[in-house]
Amino acid sequence: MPLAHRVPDLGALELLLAVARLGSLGRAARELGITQPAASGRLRAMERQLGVALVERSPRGSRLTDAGVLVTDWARRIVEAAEAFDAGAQALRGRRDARLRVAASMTIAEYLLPGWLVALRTQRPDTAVSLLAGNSAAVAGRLLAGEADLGFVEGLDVPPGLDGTVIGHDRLVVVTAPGHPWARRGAPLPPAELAATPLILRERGSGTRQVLDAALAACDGPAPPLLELASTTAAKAAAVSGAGPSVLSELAIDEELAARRLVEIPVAGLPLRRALRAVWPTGHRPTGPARDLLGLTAR
Amino acid sequence: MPLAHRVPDLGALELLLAVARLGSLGRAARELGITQPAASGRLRAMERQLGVALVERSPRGSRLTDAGVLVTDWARRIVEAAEAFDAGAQALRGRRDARLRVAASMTIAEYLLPGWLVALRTQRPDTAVSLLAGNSAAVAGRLLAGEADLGFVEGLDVPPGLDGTVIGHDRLVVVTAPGHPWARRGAPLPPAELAATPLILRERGSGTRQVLDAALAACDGPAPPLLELASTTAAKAAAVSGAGPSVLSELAIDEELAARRLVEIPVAGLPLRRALRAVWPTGHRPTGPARDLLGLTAR
DNA sequence: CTGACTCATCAGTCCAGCTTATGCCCTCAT
DNA sequence: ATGAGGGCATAAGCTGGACTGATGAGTCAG
Repeated sequence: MPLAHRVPDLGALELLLAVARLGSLGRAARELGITQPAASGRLRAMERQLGVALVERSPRGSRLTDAGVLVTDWARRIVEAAEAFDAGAQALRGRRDARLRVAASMTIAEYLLPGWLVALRTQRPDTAVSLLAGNSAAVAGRLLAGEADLGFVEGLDVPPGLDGTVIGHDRLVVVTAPGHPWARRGAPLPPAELAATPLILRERGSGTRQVLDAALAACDGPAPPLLELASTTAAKAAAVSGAGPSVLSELAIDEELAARRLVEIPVAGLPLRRALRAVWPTGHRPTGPARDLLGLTAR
Repeated sequence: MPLAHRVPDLGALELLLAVARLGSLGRAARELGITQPAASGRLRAMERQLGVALVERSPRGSRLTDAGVLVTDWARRIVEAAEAFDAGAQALRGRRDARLRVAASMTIAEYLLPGWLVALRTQRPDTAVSLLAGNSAAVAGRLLAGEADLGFVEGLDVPPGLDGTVIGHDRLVVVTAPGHPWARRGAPLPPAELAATPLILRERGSGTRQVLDAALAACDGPAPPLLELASTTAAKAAAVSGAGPSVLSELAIDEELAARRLVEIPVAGLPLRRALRAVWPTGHRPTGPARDLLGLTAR
């Protein structure tokens, strides 16, 4: 049952990627700061665990087998997620010598920022980043109090006292489990039907909820929620389990859509896009690392 | 330097998710098959490693802190990638008692199948799946030889002797590193300019390459490649490093686009969509687990 | 033939994480 | 009030997995 016993640990996965990239156990071992026998043993243990040969060893080096190519790509997904975790965690530590302090809304902090921080680290490895996550008002407060250098918010407008630039868009998507009747409709859903149906929603006050309320106000607002949950993930889980339709950021559900655990329900002509903005106190254009981070997100 | 020392191992991440879900260290420990002190120690070690308190302990249970919510969501990404890895690896083992044998093209096997297999396992936990990855011809061969029950191919047509159904679409996307001149263009790229520019491509014979060759044939085919690489990942890495423009499946690059390691270059009116199809030998409609798997992918 | 690579094997050390046993705190029912 | 029960922390002891370091075998170039 526990996943950890069936999946190699992160060190082994990194080793596999290094072998794939460098073509040699020894070189991979050196790069990871372990000895060659350790790498040999570890790789062998991983192959035994998976029951598949991953690399062909030869006196001139090692190459991936066919299965190895596949496994390596799956492993890369895990390692990339781990890099994002690491980037986020480092930022969260909020070290005293922090030079770049970022404040971001929940959705951006969860799904976008870790990737940006990974990219920033390749440009400026020494920059220590600290991260605070909250709603738009909290982000604005931090910026105005001088406690953050750069903010990210999603929403319809720029909070007063701040300047900003649009760095992208986020679309709210109506989703259901694949078995739901809406998943079999031929035609797009009329907004009025969406507005009349009880949905699985985030709690009032979240950015997602605000946008939906505004968009459905013309059709007598959303109906009383079927469930009102405190986190995006909880709402996602409820929708996947078939509890009912939900409206979520497309950033949060790409994997569920790809795996068909959720399906998107088209809705006729409803403005469910919202801008993602980088923001800063009026007049204080970002400089230094904040400017670099901004450069990674907008162009 | 090694990532594994800065990111908690999978067991710890699973524990964190269980605590978040169940609201108690003891219950989480029981679910994972360890004792409560082990869970307590492990969680404490993780908090020490990250330098952040993740859960608030009280005599009535444990709740996530603000930082804990964020960390839990990043952890979930890792665990989901690990689940996909596990599903793929189990299929790869090709156990003797396998009941569902799947043959799939590389792109589908890498990026989509693991997710589907995770979903299938919730429906049919006992089904053992085996997986073979190859090009379209290899998939067709396996099916016609009775060595596979269900196939997945990407491409322009259905191989002879097979029936199939379209389960989705894949778009080929022109991408560059953010610093490339094309990334600053205002207008979409004319197809002729794309056709005249040396690109980073997969080797001839890959499905990706076939579609691109066909689409650019009208403009005198693609120019001789800048680099010709054996795997999608290698091409991706070359593009990210700024070696030049590349054309890749959108399935392979969503994370690079989100993190702005790559940017998409719009191209004016070029048919770079290709169908993803489930296929089976003519007359042998899928039944049993194959039918279930098909149900998860198409609707 | 020698040196420079590759990888595998063996023996020995060490530590991370587990279990068991215990204690404290809080709440709730008797 | 008092005990039962659930929550968590700490301490002591064990064990297995993973590392190092030394060594040997195979391949290739000079």
